[in-house]
Amino acid sequence: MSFGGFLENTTGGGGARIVADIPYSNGNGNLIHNMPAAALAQSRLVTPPLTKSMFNSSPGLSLGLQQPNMDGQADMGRMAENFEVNTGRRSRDEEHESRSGSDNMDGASGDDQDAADNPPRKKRYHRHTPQQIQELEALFKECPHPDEKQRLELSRRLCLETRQVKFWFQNRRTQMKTQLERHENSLLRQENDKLRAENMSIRDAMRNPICSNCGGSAIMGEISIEEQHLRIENSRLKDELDRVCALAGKFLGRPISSLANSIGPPLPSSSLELGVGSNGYGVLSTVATTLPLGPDFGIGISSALPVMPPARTTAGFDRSIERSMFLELALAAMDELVKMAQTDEPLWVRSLEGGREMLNHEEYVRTFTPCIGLRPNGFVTEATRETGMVIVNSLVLVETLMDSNRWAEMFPYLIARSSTTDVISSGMGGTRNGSLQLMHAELQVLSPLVPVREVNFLRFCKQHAEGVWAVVDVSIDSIRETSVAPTFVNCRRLPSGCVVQDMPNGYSKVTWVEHAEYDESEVHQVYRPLLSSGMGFGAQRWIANLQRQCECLAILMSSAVPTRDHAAITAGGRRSMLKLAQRMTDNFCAGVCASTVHKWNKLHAENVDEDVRVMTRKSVDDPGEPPGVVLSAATSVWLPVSPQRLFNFLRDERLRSEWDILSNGGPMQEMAHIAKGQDHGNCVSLLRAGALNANQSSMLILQETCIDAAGSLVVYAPVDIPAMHVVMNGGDSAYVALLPSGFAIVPDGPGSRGSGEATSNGDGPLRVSGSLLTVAFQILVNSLPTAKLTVESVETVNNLISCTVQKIKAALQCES
DNA sequence: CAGCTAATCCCTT
DNA sequence: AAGGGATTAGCTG
Repeated sequence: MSFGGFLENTTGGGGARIVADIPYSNGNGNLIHNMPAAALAQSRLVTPPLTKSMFNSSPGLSLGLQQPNMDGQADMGRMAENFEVNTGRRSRDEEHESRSGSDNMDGASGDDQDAADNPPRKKRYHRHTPQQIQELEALFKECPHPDEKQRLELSRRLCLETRQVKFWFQNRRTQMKTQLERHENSLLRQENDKLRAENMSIRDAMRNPICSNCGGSAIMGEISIEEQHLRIENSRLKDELDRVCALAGKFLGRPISSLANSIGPPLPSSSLELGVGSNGYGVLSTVATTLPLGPDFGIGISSALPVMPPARTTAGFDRSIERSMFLELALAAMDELVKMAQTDEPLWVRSLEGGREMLNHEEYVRTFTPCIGLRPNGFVTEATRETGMVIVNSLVLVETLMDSNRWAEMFPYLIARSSTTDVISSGMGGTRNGSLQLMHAELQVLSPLVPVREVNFLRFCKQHAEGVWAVVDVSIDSIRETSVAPTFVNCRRLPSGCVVQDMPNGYSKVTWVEHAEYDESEVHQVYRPLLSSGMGFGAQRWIANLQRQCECLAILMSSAVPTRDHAAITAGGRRSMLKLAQRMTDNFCAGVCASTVHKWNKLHAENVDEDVRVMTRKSVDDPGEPPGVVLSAATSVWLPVSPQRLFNFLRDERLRSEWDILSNGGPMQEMAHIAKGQDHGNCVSLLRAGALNANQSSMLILQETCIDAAGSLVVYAPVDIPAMHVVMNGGDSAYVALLPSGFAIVPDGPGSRGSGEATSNGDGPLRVSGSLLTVAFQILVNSLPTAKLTVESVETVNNLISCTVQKIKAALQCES
């Protein structure tokens, strides 16, 4: 019996499947008799008919088997292992195997040489030597698909069969593929985990009572394209938000498990919908998004959210919900602002008399769903709109608005104080587009008769097109239920702000909308028409201030400064002087309005006129002020004189003696003049009062005046002469001590009335066109900060104020 | 047990 | 028939 001949009858793997009825052994060495041929065929373990004698043959047999045919040999080898005859000892094949293993351990030294020299004596199991693998790998790196020639060359060099080389490459490729697959798999798994976690948190959020109110799933079916866009934008904002969160290391806590138990069942359809919605960016965003997102409540939900969700969850999760609500609110507010800015009739109608625009409240209610809930009892609405050309480009203006310090500097007489309390998003792609922040501000009209408006609001910036931006503010007092006692709010800002569009000439067209609800009872009768007109806190004043301030900045930055200087001042001197004047005017405003910039104590003295407000504070450790007890007195009166005439009178240094005791009874001289605008009324100047007698040195007065469509200011303060010399030479103005006094003038009368929704006081006195004049003094009554205020001091300042008012009235020939 | 590698099976081009 | 993907045997850690 020739094994060779037998093997020739077999074909590779799929050869004869005749199985003799012989005893077999399984792997464990147990004999299996009469194994069915079908089973064997199926198992592909046995190809040729075998007999027990084959395995019992002489030790040399195995070698003989391997010679003639690779395939046959391989099958035989497998055969030998799987159907090992139960000889009770280690099979020959095993011995051979272990030997070949050790051969490979030796490396390519002797055995491989042998393999090359001798006819291929194949080992059933072996691995290519490290050298061979190294070579194969090297080629694989360059070319994972070598052609036949390359393979042949390699096989010669490595003493491998071409088939082996081919197999190796095939296997290597599949290996690469599986590795890749495995890697992808793990990525997908990670992603899946994230999504699951996200889903969990959303589910938890959906258990919130708020969501059961919102009807989110109900409106899901028919969302408009616009809402879709908002959603996409929303999710993008959330991505941004999360990126910021992640950077800040503000990781959210896992939802507390008790939450799941304590509240009712989740809303499955909603949570499903929302889960999809919040991943609008799918694959693109998922890798970057590592934190559970805040729940997507859907557009339109904000109107149904007057209260914060119960504080059951962790603070982090609450915060996330809060931020999500802020985003919804900001988007709704932006939408409203843009419509308010761009729609004319019937939303805005022109009043017959004044020609100003008035908000059509019925149309407003029809058009918008309320963002921040119902108007509080006793509050009146003020809605104004104004458009103006401003010498500033949209990017600069947007940057200014989004920076609380620059914002306050842009509107110095309007904003007493401002701060950014929280940045929710700083914008996308390095721009302010999408920037969202929480801000706090105190807004003022310069009169003690109008309380400061303290507002907490969201400010949201969005680019609508190239060169078109919008910045919207909206109060958040109704949403944010702070842990501290709810602060009394005297004003809520409905969506307000501006739409800016660049113009080709370097100007931009700014449309301002100011929409607020405030407690009118706090406002003195005499100022109510002003507020309703929009000249108080309304769009007209914002635009007028913006125009004036931008013009001022443009002039100061241009090299061609219109100079009217009597004494040449250096550029540094001008800068110092302007800075000093700015500080003076800021302090003046703070004294008039009792903003919290200074800690004023209000006095209620009996011997003080009803409409004069007197306050004191201690000045300590401020080099910009004399130390001691500072008394501030302010009042506002109505005068039947046009604002322009009143302003011109008060700022004229030659008429100073008519009202200013500092003038020593004579005219003053202008020593220096720095223009701040086209109008000569916008300037900083240095005045000198004549001396009473020869041995008395004259006195210097720093004065700043400004005027725009909304009103005007004359602010002044006596200054130390040596200190002023330092300033005019460019020295630091911070150490110049001064206390400001001055006037604020706003128009009043038919011309200023007409728009807004606030019911103007019908029972007030009928006025002709006139002005509202605020007079305010800050006086040092004692240079010891600890000194007690005396009745005499209060009387003195009260007298000073009423005398000044009387003198002005007399000079302008108004009867008192 | 998972993972790796050489080899085989079997289908497509 | 060549090539390649799927699968497997036979090992290793």
